[in-house]
Amino acid sequence: MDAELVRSLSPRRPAGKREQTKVQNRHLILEAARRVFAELGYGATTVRDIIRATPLASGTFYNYFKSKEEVFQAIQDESALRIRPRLHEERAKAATIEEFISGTFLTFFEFVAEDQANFRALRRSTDALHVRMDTPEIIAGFEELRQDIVAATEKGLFPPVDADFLMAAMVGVAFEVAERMLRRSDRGPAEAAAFATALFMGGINALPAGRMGGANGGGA
Amino acid sequence: MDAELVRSLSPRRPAGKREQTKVQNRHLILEAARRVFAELGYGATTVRDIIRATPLASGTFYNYFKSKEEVFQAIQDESALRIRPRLHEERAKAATIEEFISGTFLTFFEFVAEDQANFRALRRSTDALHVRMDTPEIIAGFEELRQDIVAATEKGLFPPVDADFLMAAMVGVAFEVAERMLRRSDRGPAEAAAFATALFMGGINALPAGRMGGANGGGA
DNA sequence: CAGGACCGTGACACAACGTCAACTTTTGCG
DNA sequence: CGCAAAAGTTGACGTTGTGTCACGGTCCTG
Repeated sequence: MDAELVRSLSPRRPAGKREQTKVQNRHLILEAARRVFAELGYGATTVRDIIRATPLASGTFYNYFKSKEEVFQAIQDESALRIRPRLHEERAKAATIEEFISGTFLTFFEFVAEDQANFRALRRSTDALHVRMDTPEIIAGFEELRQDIVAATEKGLFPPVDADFLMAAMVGVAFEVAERMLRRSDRGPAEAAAFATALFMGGINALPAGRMGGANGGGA
Repeated sequence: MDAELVRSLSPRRPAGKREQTKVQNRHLILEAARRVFAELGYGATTVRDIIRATPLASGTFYNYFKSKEEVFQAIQDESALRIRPRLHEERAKAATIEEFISGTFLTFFEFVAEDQANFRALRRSTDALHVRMDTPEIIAGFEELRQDIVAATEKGLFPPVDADFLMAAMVGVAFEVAERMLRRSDRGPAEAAAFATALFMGGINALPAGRMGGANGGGA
């Protein structure tokens, strides 16, 4: 009786054992999946590979996820869930277009740099192939950006742009430049954000002067 | 003897029967794959599904491709092979930055609109997931863009920009805006290209005024 | 402490994978 | 033209992955 009372009143659950293992199992699976995806690549990984990297039985896996796609989604969503509020907040407090833009890009690129392990490993697949997957949570993040643009426009911050296309452009630049940034040692989040911000603020002619080539001298 | 002589001299092969069916089988597989990918989505498709959509035996499939990934690659590469020269030519004859930029985007968006069947179906997977895959031929296209930017810079056309990041930014905008364009009925290649060009020429403030929201009033 | 709810377990039936020995068709050559 | 070697196709097969479910153990509730 006391136990129940305490549990219901306490803000942080002492957690029944049942619930505890549920959280733990989910975590075990996601951790294992991260390792396996990183090692084999997303495409080559099978549900069985993930299960084997876990102390659990195959049936248990299916109590938590329907497929490897769902596991992948969950991993991506975890990242998206961590960064989405930061991005939104950054834009909410922006007083100028430039703050809106640079805040968004800098936050994103810094996150990517920290989160490199997830971001990069999960995008590397077999061979030279590169797979990108937009999960519901990520799509929600895009939609939030669009709405933030609309809101900024209504506040008179932005000119009356096509919010849908502008959102798409920002998303495209963010992901593609982030990827390049990770492959280069001579450019970090600050430089990437400066580049993207200058592009959106004034176009090509406003871009900071940079080395003309890329970092990769070799390659095909 | 005559046969051999004719074959070796003639520029267009009368084609041995062997070689003929080889081309045909490859085509059969790719056509079947296009249909199956479009119907089931890339992720859900199995090699067996593709084979079943073909009059061939399973062993034959493996004479042509190692996996569904390779089939997918071949399909993508076919598209890339069609558009790459057009893009390069467009940029080669550009006398100003604006021609370079708008030529690239307009050509790309027009291609996407024509090629919609391939472009869209192949990117739709199960549920709301969206998969993008960069094949060697596509990567080569990116590299070509980078080199064209370097060349344009050396001709004094471009300011001394970071060609690597600029290439990434253009690629990101191209793909992401293309995707949006396809989902909207109120914007075609011309509008999409105008948008992207204005963005790169002068940043947000130079963008054409557009409806602020997107086309999709509903959604999540 | 008992009974029930909950959930982990691994064996199972089924489907997909990639291979290979046997077979068929084409080609090169006398 | 005919024949032997080369090339290519076929589908059955062993193997591996898939998703389910009846069983059994553990935790919760009263």
